[in-house]
Amino acid sequence: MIENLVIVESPAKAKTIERFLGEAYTVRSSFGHIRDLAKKNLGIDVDGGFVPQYIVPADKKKMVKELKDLAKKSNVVWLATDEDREGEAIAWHLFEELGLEKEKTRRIVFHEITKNAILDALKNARHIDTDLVNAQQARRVLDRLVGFELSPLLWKKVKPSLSAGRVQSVAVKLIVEKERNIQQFQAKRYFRVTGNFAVPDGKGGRTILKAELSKRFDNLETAREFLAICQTSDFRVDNIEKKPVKKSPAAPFTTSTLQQEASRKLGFSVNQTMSVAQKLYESGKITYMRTDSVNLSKLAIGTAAEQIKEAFGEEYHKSRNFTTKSKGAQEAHEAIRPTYMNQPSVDGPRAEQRLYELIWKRTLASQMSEAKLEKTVITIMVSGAPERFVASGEVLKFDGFLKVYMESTDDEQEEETKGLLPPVKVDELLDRDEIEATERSTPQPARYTEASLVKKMEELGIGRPSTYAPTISTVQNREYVVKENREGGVREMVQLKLKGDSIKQEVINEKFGFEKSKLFPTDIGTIVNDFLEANFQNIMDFNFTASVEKEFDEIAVGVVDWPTMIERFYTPFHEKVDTATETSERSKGERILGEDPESGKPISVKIGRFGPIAQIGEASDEEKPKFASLLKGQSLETITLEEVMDLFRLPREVGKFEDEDIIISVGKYGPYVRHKSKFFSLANTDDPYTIESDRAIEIIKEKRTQDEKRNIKQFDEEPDLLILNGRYGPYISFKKKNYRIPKSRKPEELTLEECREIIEKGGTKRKK
DNA sequence: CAGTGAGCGAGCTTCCGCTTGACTT
Repeated sequence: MIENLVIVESPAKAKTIERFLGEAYTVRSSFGHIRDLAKKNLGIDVDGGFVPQYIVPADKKKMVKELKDLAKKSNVVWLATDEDREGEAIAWHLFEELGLEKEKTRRIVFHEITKNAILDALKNARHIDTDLVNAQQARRVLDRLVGFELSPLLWKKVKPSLSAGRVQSVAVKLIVEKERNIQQFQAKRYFRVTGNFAVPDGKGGRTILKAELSKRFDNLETAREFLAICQTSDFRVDNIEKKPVKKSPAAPFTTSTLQQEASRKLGFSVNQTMSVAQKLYESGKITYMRTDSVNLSKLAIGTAAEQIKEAFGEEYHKSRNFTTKSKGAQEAHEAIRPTYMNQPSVDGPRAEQRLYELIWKRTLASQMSEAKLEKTVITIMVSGAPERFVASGEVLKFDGFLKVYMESTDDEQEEETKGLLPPVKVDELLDRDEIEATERSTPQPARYTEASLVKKMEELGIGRPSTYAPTISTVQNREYVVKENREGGVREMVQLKLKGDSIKQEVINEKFGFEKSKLFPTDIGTIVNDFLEANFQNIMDFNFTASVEKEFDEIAVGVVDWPTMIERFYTPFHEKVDTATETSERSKGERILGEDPESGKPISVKIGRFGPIAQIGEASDEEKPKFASLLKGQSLETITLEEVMDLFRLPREVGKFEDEDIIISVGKYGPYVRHKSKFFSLANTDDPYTIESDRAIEIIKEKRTQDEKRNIKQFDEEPDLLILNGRYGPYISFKKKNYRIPKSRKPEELTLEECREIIEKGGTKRKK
C-alpha cells in the first residue's frame, strides 16, 4: 500500500517535490496532458451537442497504466497539476482515466516549488473545478473545429498538407502585413544638422561640444541656406538645464522576455533558448521555463537580497514585486529565475552557462536599486536664424542595477553615446568648429525576428509560453514563412560640411536594408493568408483570441454553458466553410504581367505544382506554354516583367571545359553549374545571368578539391565502397547505404576486409 | 539533390497546449 500518491505535470518537478515531502509521499508525473481528442472525424460529436471523444495516445498508454496501478494501491491521490485552465483539465482527465474515487482524491496547487508552498498546499486541498475544466474543453474543441475545418479547405483550394489555426494563421498574417507595409513604405529624405563647438576645457586645452539642430531640413537647398547663415553667425549658450533621471530594472524573465533577450544578447533562436533552458531546468539550476509570470517567491527575493548586500552593499538593494501586464496571463508558475541565487555561474556547455548567467543577472538586477543619472541639456542660439542647437548628455551618478544588467531593445537606430558635456556658462560665446548637414532617410518598418514575433503574439494574447517556439517552427515548416538574411542596397546621400569659411559638398554611399535572420512571408504564406482573410475575417482578426478568451472566462466562472458558446461560434463558422467550399476559386496567386514581345503571348506568374513559376502563353494554346521557376527571394506579388524575362534566359551555355559543355541554370536548390552531368552550386555572390566560363571552371575545381577532403579512403577493387567524412564524423558508404565506424578504429587505417566486416554486421543498428 | 508544370485516383495531410525524449552514419 502507498499512503499518498502525488501527481504533477513535469518529472523534474516530481523529483524536487519528492525530496521535500519525504517517505510518506510517492510523487509521479503525467508528462503533460494524458488524453486528447480522437483524430478521426474531428473527435467531436458535432450534432450531439459537441461531445468530445477523448482517447489516450499510443505513446502515453504505458505511462497511464502505471499511474492507474499506483493509484489503485494508494490511500489518497493528490492531483497537483498546475493552477490554470490546462492544469485543471489534466487533473480532471487523470481523475476520469485513472478511475479515481472522489473521497480518496484531493486537488492541490502551488505556484512555486518551495517546501513551504508545498506544505501549505497540502493543507488547502479542494475539489476539481468543473467550470474551469469546461472552459478548457471549450478552448480545445474550438481550436480543433477551426483547425480541422479550415485545413482541409486549404487542401482543396490551395495545396495539400497545408494548415490553418487560430494561432498560426494570425502569426503568418503579422508577417504578411509587415511585408506589405514595407513594400508600400515611402522613405522620406531629410537633412540632419550637427554642430561641433570648441570649448576651453579649463586646463588650457580645448574640447568639443557636439550638438544637433532642433530642426531638420526637407531638401538640399534649405540645408545649404542654413549653413550659409551659420558661416557668418555667432553661437551663444542660451540655456543650461540639469535634471535628475532615474532608470529602473526590468522585471524577471518570463518565457517571452527570455526568448527576446537571448535572441538580442546571445543570438539564440527561440528553439535554442527553450532547449537550453530545458537542460538548466532538468538539472535543477533554474525554475520552470514555460511561464507568463514575473512573480518571484519570498525565498528568491530573500536570497537575492543577501547576495546583493554581500556583493555590492546595502545601498544597492531594493526589494520589488512585479505584476504582469500581459494579456491572458495565467501565472501558474514563478518567473524564470536561478534556483540558487548565490550561484552566479554554472558548469556545463557554453550555451547553458551563457543563458544561466543572463537569467541570474536579470533576476538579481530586478531586486536592485534604480540607477541615478543627471541629464544635461544645453541650448545654443544662432545669431542669424531662429533655429537652435541642442546638446544633451547624461552622467551616471549612481549605477545601481546597471552594475549587473541592462536590457536591450530591438531598436536598430544608432544612438550616439552621450557622456559628460564640457563645462560652459549661459551667455558664453562658442567657437564654431564644424557644422554638417547630412542627408538621412526615414527608416522602413522593422521586419520581425522570431523573438520580436513572440513579443507581438504575447501582446495580442495569441499562443502560450509552451507554444511560442513550436508555433514559430510550424509556420516555417509549412513554408508560410522563411527566416533568412537578405542583402540590402546602396544609396547615395549628400553631405554638406561647413568648416572655416567654406562649404563643401560630398556624396556618401550608404548601405541600407540589410536583414539578418528576419522572417519573410513566402508566396504560399501570402496566398493562404489572403484566402483566409477573404473568407474568415473574424478568425483572422487580431482580437479574435481575446474575445473568445472572454467567453472562456465566463464559462470558467459558471455563467455560460460551454456547448452553448461553441454552438454560437460554430454555426456561422461552418456555414462559411460550406460557402467557401462551393463558391471560391482555387487560389494560385496568378498575376498577368504583360506580353512577350516575340510571340505576343501573355506573360504571367502563379503557384505551380512545384512552387512559384513564370509562364509564357496559356495551357489552352496549341503550343505548350514555356515555364520557368522563380528564384529565391522573388515573390509573385512584387516580381516585375523585366525580372520574369530574365528567368527565360536560363539555362545558358557559357563555354567548354575538358571538352564538355558548361551549362548555367537554376534548380530547386538555387543557381548551379552543370558539367559532365554533375552539379556545382553557385556562390551567393555569383549572378547566373552574367557568370562566365572562367568563374564557372573555378567553381568546378573548388568543389573537386572539397570532395577530395571528404573522401578519406577508397579501394580500387571495390569502387562502390567509400570511407567518407560527413556531418557526424567519418563513415562508410556502400551501395547507397551508410555504416557507422566503431569509435575505437582510425578510419584511414581500415582495410577493405575490415570495412566489409562492419557492413556485414550492419553497423550499429538503430534501437527501437 | 538540381531538368518537372498531363491526368487520374487512392490515401494521407490538419488544430492548440501540456509534457519529454530520440539521436542521425
